[in-house]
Amino acid sequence: MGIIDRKKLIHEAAAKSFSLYGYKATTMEQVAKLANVGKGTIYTFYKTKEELFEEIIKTLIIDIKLAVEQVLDESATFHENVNRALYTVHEFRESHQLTIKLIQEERDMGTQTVVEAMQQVEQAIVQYMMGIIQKAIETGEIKPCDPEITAFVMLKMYFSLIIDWQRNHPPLGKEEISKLFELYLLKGLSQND
Amino acid sequence: MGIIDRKKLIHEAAAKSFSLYGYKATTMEQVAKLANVGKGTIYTFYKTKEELFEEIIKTLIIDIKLAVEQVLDESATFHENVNRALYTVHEFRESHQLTIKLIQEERDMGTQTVVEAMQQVEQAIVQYMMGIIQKAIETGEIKPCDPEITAFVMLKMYFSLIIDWQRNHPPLGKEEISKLFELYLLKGLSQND
DNA sequence: AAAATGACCAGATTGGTCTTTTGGTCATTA
DNA sequence: TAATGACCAAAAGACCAATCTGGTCATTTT
Repeated sequence: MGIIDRKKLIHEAAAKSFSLYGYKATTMEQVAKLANVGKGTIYTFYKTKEELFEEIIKTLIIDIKLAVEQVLDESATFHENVNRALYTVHEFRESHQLTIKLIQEERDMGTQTVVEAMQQVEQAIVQYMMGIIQKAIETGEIKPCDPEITAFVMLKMYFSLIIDWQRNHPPLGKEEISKLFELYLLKGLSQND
Repeated sequence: MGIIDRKKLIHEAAAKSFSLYGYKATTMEQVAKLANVGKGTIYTFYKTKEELFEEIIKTLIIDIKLAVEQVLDESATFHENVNRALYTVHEFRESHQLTIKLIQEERDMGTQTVVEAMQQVEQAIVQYMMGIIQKAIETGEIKPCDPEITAFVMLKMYFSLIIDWQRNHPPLGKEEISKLFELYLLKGLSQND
């Protein structure tokens, strides 16, 4: 010990404060106090509050990717993997203080910085899924298609089913959503006699 | 002439004012003035401002349905009709002052009454599409499925493609969206060798 | 000398007060 | 009897002093 990694301390303090109070309600002094560091010190590592926040978001994206990687299975079907991936993202969002708080702040206050951050996260998920889709196209498991639009549509559909649907209906279970996903996106509605 | 249908006058004045200023910025006095009617008179026909607004929304829903009915074609395919219907709804939203203003007010101010009204409209569209889907199931044109969830998914997917996608990308054309819709929802992504 | 700090500042935010506006009522009018 | 607009309570808005906050930098600490 003795030598302390101040940047790490600040990063952790910021992560904690953003998780606890959200973006707007987190003050730089608060972060400094939590990190046991002078306020000025923060500015030797980060140019602005926003830059500090962006770093936290980058870490968040990495964590989500890690969680998804953990459930992917090379030998499983495309459909199975996509379902696992999207469900994992959904679970992550609902079980981590930071995402819970940011979703709330975005909804209730519409803080611009937070809105942008959440779009970044969404974009990162789409990028990640593009990879999975690209592979499935190459192996011939699915038809050729634009990977980005496909990933985008999958994400939107998944969240529609799991989030928007339950605004007016009893929520759909994990298994149900998997089945719907398969019907609509994989098999298609057409009768192929 | 001579005898004037005051209720109609009020209704038209309200429609105009809501279109011009949105829900919040429309005052009952304003409506009265536009209708050439005393403020109290409004309250002999409508209990509250909200009730007056609801009536306007009901008319809006009817107008949207009419626009959709105009483009439906009994002899066309399910896919073709669904596309026409959704595109017509989209066009309507973008070309009518009232919907433009309300979408804006919902986004910028989040007025509760407006949010609820827009959900009502969405719900009505889903209901309407349920009918189309139900028929297609009965004729065997598409697989059996829950008509409500299907309608819901179709609407969400369509608006994702036409609205959300162009937040970060060049907009997709009408024809492109039709093709994507067919690929994702009708044919499905699976290779069926 | 280099790194860390917190007093400091301009601009933003907040909380509280006073003023205006607005939805809704009802006694009066036509 | 139907219509009206003056009227009212409550909500929204304007206003302003006091506080707070992101960011800087002269001073202190190591």
